[in-house]
Amino acid sequence: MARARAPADARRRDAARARDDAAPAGLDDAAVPRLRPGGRGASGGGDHRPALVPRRHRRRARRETAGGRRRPPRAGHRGLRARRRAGRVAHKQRGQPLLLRAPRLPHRARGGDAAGRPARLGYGQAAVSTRPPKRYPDRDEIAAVRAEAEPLEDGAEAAESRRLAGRVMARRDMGKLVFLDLVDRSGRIQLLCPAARTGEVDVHLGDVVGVTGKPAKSRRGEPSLVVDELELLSRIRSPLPDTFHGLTDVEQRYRRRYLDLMMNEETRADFILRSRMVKAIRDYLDGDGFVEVETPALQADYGGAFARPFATHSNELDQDIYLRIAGGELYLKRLIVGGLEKVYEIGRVFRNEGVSYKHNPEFTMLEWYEAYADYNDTMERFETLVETVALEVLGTTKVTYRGQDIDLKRPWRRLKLVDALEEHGVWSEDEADLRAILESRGINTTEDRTWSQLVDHALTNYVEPKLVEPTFLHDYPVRLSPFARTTDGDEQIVERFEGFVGGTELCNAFSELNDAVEQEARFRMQAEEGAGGNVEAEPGDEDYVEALSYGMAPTGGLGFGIDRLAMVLAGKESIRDVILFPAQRPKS
RNA sequence: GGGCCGGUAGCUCAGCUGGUAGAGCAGGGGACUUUUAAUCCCAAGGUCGCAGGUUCGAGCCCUGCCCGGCCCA
Repeated sequence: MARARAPADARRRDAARARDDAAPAGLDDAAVPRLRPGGRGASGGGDHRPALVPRRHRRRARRETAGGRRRPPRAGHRGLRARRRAGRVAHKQRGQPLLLRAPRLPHRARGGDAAGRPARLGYGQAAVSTRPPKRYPDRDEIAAVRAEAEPLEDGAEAAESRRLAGRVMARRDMGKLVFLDLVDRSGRIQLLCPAARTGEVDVHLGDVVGVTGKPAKSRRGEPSLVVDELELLSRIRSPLPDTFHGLTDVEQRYRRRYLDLMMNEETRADFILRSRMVKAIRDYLDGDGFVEVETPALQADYGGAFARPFATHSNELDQDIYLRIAGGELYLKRLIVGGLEKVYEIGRVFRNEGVSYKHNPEFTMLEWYEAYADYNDTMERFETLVETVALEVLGTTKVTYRGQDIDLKRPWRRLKLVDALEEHGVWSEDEADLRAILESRGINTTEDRTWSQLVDHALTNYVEPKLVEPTFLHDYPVRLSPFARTTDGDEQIVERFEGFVGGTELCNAFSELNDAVEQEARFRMQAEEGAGGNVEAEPGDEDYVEALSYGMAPTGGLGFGIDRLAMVLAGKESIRDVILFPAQRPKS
């Protein structure tokens, strides 16, 4: 199949048509904002394309395929084997560390030719004439300067100078006039560089530069900065990913998050949102008199959840120790015994288990304990916290999560666990009964050794997915909850609740058991659960019982998954989209 | 752990029934003072994830493995 060279006149026609196509569309596009509104993109989850208009792209793509424009055969065809060999050499060089590769310029490369033009250079190897500055003080935010330029007349220029710094993300070179798009954390603005003022604009896509100039509007009405002085602050040495499509390969987005953040504004917005969320949580708790504390992440024993731990070894103690698999529950309650009254901890928790859209081996938990409060107070505090935080970071309580529109506004629905199970016809106090019910619905219960596990299984299968609107599921069977106080009316039920949004569990809380004697009895009950085959059973803790024996105020306590709330607020379906560096296998 | 899908140039993607790997963007050289995915000309760029196998011939078919995604457990 020989490739024919397209007739020259046909190619010229193509080129002319391309120009005609581009011109009117360009006018339309001038009105398209470069920035998405802060927060979530209108396109919804999963789409990481920049907010640009693909119309022209499509048109051009169509022309390309229909026109059948092909690369003409090379004049000096080197032959396949020679090219393969050349490729292999190039690959080897690419494989070397940048530091070794970059300085190896051919001698000519530094000099350039007699006319002063730089010689042929490899990627990012263009000579940098001076050592770049170590600081760039007194810069303004791009968003602020953009706002300043916005009200100007087309073609007008403001009187006062501004300083901006950021990364160059687009270049449109007219020869004596160069347009650059400069991006910082606050936004994007067009730079207008007249050669008369700035000299030759030796700037590549991806370079970090600092500029001084005056806010202005281009003739076409684009808010800009007319540059008087441009300084290169950092030269890019590796090529930027596709500036239109960004970096879309999910694996690459996680492995090289810096590129994801650089190219995808939505990613930047998501992680700034997470940071503001955590700050809003702290502000709320601090403002209500809580004390932030830290408790051990290295523990001689692990508990508080059913999970495999990461094990390590203390040389000093000559003893195996574990990274915690849950928040510092029993430590924090010791602090209540000690009189700190209101404490919280935001900390990393580790589970030696698999990765999924809602699991990462390390994640972040918040636990708080509040003396003189019960689980009703805690419910109120949690719904207030979530509402407050949502308003603070999103400006609204309405979110879209997993394709569902949800309002986080308080008060949340309260639903008794038993009622919820009965509603779905999966409730019985008798183990054999419950097992039969579940089996009759096709659920495999062979892994469930105890009644508690059957209840849990029924919950996850039938109740939780239905809890889309924010809901507190409350009043759990005592056997599921070794640290919660029983209700006044029924000794078999404890004052415990879990909060759900969009079918996802956000938190777990109780009126804390504060009686040493009863706590001891509960530990014995758990030992029976364990003997019955429930690996989730809580191991006893004599020291904790001793702490309680000094008397603990009645206390409401709660633990919740920070990452999960970040997912809800950012509208992300995968926990990996709210963790900057999610767990990845090393790519050998 | 099982099933399905994917891995081709730095990035985004084509690649037909097995027959010499090809586009756009980025990068190099050149033209251009109002562009905005600027445009135009020229040249360059490949370990087709890895290892085997089948075949005259494999990016494409087969086997195993690695990495990722989705679904299930």
